[in-house]
Amino acid sequence: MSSDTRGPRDRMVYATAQHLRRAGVSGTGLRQVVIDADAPRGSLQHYFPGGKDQLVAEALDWAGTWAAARVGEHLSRMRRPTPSRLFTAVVDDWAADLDAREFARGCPVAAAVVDCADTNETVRRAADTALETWRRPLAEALVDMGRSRRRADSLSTLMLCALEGAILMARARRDTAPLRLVARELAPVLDAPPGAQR
Amino acid sequence: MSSDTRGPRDRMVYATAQHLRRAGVSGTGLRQVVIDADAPRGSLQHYFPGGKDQLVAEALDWAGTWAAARVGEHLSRMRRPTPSRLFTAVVDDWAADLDAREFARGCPVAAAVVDCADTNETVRRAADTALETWRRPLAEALVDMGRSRRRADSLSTLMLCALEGAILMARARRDTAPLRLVARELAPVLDAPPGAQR
DNA sequence: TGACTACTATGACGAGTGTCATAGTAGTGA
DNA sequence: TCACTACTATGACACTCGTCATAGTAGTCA
Repeated sequence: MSSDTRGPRDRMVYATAQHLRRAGVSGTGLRQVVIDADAPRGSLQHYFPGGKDQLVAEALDWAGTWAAARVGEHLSRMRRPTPSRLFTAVVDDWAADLDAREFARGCPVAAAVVDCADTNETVRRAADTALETWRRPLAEALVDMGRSRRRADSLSTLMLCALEGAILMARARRDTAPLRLVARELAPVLDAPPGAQR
Repeated sequence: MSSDTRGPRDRMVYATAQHLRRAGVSGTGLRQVVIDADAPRGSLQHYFPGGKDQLVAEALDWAGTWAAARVGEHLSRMRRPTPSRLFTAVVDDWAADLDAREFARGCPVAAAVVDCADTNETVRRAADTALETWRRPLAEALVDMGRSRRRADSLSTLMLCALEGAILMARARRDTAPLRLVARELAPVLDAPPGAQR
């Protein structure tokens, strides 16, 4: 995740995503992003003629893609994957991140939704597709585990809802317990045999 | 919920809470709050010498208390309350609100956490206690329904996590489906007979 | 060498921010 | 009438914000 090798453009997108996680959209200043990215300020209007909206949108896009890839990594590490094991892996990943950074950074998509859902349609759309980019590999994995398409869509959405909420509560309480809690409580729902539930 | 009868102080707190729901903490300007509240600007420093932090903290406090009272209202309307029925009532409440306001307003506590968890300890604490104020009546109700204290704490936390996440996703998608989904999926977990689960 | 493109540097603009200082008004109780 | 308190009015300060205009540099083709 070191950002030295990539070009300044990518570094700015990455720095924006990280800043979103800490302070939300309106709390993210472009000047600070440029500093964090160790990028030239003049490049902002060159690479992102669409202004802050474009930068934030690309940061969300990056975040969605990254999260999706992370799901793949978790899956590839599992001998016999089950829905609950997958969910637990994702949740544990977040718990470790929150712990390591002392709850400083949450989910950038959540930040975008909270700040912009009503005021900035560009960003809202980007957040929406980022969530979808993240959810899709979860659903695919569930299908591979024998769930129907419909069921996989439902369960993957449930996973993301519970995770986002748990991240939120964990940051409020400064305690990762909610994350572990949702992983434990959802296990029976997620692992219910394919035919048993609607 | 009309704000004409209350004093300017209360109106400012209320207006702040509503503004938080739309644009987050950093997106909430004090001058706009004053206008929305139809309050004198000079009263800001008089009633809230602690500045914006105090105002936001009180708004979160108000929101937590309001949400808790709402739980009570739902319960009082139920002949034979069950955990899943209670959760569904809360969720439906939110779905109706989101629909009515076209997804413009989310949860003020979520907004505070996302924007301030890392940068503003005062607000973070206020968000934490607001969540707790909200969760407590849920847990109490679950105890009344025969769940153990431990179990009630777990389930009430699960409810709030799923709800907060579903609100988030609903606003991103501009669709209340995630809310209805979590209510449906969590029902078996919530209604599992007291002794059946850990 | 010269034109052309990609990228960077920098200063400024106007608007908005939270906060504060200062002065004013209305009402109450002595 | 006087003092005192509660509350309001308003202008200013010192920022920060996103955006833009303009100029400059480096590199690449012809």
